[in-house]
Amino acid sequence: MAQKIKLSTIAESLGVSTATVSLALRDSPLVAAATREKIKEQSRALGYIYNRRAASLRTSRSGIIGVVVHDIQNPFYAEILKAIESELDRSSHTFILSNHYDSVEKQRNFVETLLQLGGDGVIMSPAIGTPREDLELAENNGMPAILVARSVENLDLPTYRGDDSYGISLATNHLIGLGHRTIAMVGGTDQTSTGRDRYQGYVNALKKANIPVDPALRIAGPRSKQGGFEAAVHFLSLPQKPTAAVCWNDLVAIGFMNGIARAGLMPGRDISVTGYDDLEEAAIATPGLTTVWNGQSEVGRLAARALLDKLSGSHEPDGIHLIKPEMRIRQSTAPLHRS
Amino acid sequence: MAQKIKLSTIAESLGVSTATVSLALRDSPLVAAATREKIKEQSRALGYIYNRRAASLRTSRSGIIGVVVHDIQNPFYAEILKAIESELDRSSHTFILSNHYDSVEKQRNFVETLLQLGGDGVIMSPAIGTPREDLELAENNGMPAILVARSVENLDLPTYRGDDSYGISLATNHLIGLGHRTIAMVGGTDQTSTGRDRYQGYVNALKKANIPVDPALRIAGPRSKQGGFEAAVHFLSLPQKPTAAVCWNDLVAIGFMNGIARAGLMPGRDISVTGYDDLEEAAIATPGLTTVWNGQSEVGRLAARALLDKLSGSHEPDGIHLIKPEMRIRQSTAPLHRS
DNA sequence: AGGGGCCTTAAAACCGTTTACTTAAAATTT
DNA sequence: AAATTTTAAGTAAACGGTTTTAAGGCCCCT
Repeated sequence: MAQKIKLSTIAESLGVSTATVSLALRDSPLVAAATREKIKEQSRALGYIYNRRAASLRTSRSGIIGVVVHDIQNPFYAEILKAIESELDRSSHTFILSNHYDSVEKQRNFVETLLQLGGDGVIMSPAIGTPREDLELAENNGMPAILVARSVENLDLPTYRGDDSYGISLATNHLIGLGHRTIAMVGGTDQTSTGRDRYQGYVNALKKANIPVDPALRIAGPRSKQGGFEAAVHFLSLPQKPTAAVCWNDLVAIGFMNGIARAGLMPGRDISVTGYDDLEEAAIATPGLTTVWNGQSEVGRLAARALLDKLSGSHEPDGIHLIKPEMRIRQSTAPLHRS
Repeated sequence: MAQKIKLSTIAESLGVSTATVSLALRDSPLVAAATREKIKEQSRALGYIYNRRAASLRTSRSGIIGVVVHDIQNPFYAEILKAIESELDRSSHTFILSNHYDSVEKQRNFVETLLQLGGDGVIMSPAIGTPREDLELAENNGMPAILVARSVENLDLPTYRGDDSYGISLATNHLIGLGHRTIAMVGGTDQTSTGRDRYQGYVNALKKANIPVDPALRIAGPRSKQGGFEAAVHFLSLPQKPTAAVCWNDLVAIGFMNGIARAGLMPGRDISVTGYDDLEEAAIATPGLTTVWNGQSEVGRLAARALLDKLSGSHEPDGIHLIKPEMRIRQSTAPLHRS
């Protein structure tokens, strides 16, 4: 690195102006084809590196899009991210990822950093307890925001997520249809819209089947494999002896099945288990996990599209867009048999 | 957003110069304490947002650090990332993540984008087949690079990774010690240094125990749960009837155990299985997975530290730093018993 | 009273691109 | 051949900070 190569370096070496070089490199028809080629050639030869911060300072567009979710390692979000990525890739946007681990502060820091970098837009799955000011911060500074997977009350931002209430009722109905009557709900929290919706879907399905709702059958909290694993102990000690469990998501369900298996019972035969999300892993779990597809790929794709549309000026309607979940039946659920 | 608030906005509103504001906001002792406070107060009141690209244009430091690995969704890399993140967090650096999915092109694009953004440094786990020019590209443009998890031949970049050959021999020896003689190696590829090292470790351990090495016992390829799951079929059809499997990593091992279980056999009793990495998941798998801790957290921490040190001027020695793996024995391995 | 030193703030150059405006040359029209 | 249009390239002013250098005001000293 003898010295930084910049537009003017190329310009001088060729005896033209920097304006010409700038235009040529961006394929402007304002510069003659021959000159354009010569410039591009020279740029390559010198190993020129485009300085985005300078450009962005001038144009006030950075090509950066931020994405912040609870935990990118969580396969559910990972699948959303993958969809976002592939949608964004073809539009030459760079994206910056971050976890907030449900820390409002971490999330705010991220949004602020993004603003400092001149981010063009942000896609977020808001942390639990996000105050509206934090979300408005982005919008107020000219950085459009799109929400995924979770919504925030009283805030009119475009939101894409699965229809949780409907989805979980699919799973619950499936178990009821198999003859189960004592059905536990394992995992989840009331602190997110998702949590409330899912619990509501479970309650609704039971009520519709005239099954009394017993709050003791709700094991709230777990949202990870580890959590599901630990919940199994609690589950097996319940006096009501449930025969089935509707789990918060696939991770909880898989951990839960492992916990059940550790206790010498066989999930799918002794206890029926449903998951939620239909992660890739659900199909290869033992037994194969009956679950509900939550539309991750659609959520990601649509959210990215919506943001790109907004950036290019078209005004998408705000509000919540629900993706319809679908049932995926495998071996972890079976008809109730008396023991 | 009536109008963008910038340094000059604050300056004018207070009747001072932009220079004073700039210095005050960065706690320079050059500006009187009283003025400093007044300026900070006003900055907060107006909702000023620091423009990093402008600053970075002048200072040529961006505070951005890039990290590119094979797949951030892979828990092995996720654990490394977590360690990097926590190390970087306390130094007010923003980091940008990317997967390369072992595509050299995707990786090169990332490095180039990072250069355009003025990245201060990059931590990478190089894609299979990365040519040295691609790695030198970063260094040549003043962006120091640190390697993790994989090394590249004939290139003197600081590298942090586990001692694969030693680690896999730990696992192999453990199985040999339990009486196993026909031991398969499931997964991995010869195209990475890691792959070659692990296979070598396996071969060495067998040789030392005077067990003939049978190439047919190597099921090369799988590196994911799905891959491990599918490899189980192949494994069970081997004419040599192996009684144990040394798996490429925990993911392969878990998938493999699921595959074995699907066939009606019980991993840990009928077939002994070892993993590699000691992911969080290994402990809660059924049965608990015997595996080798690969030092992910150390790798991440040390790599981040090394980069930060380099950025602050101190000259760390280049070359490969090996982290010593450790055995973690659980229930997926058991003494050989004749059936 | 004049000058040296210190503290605080101001002025101005600079970072690398983009872009509106201008100019020069070439091509076309009359 | 002069006038006009088209095309190609150059000029210079932003963009929003940082940083070096200089200047103004005040106190203290001899």
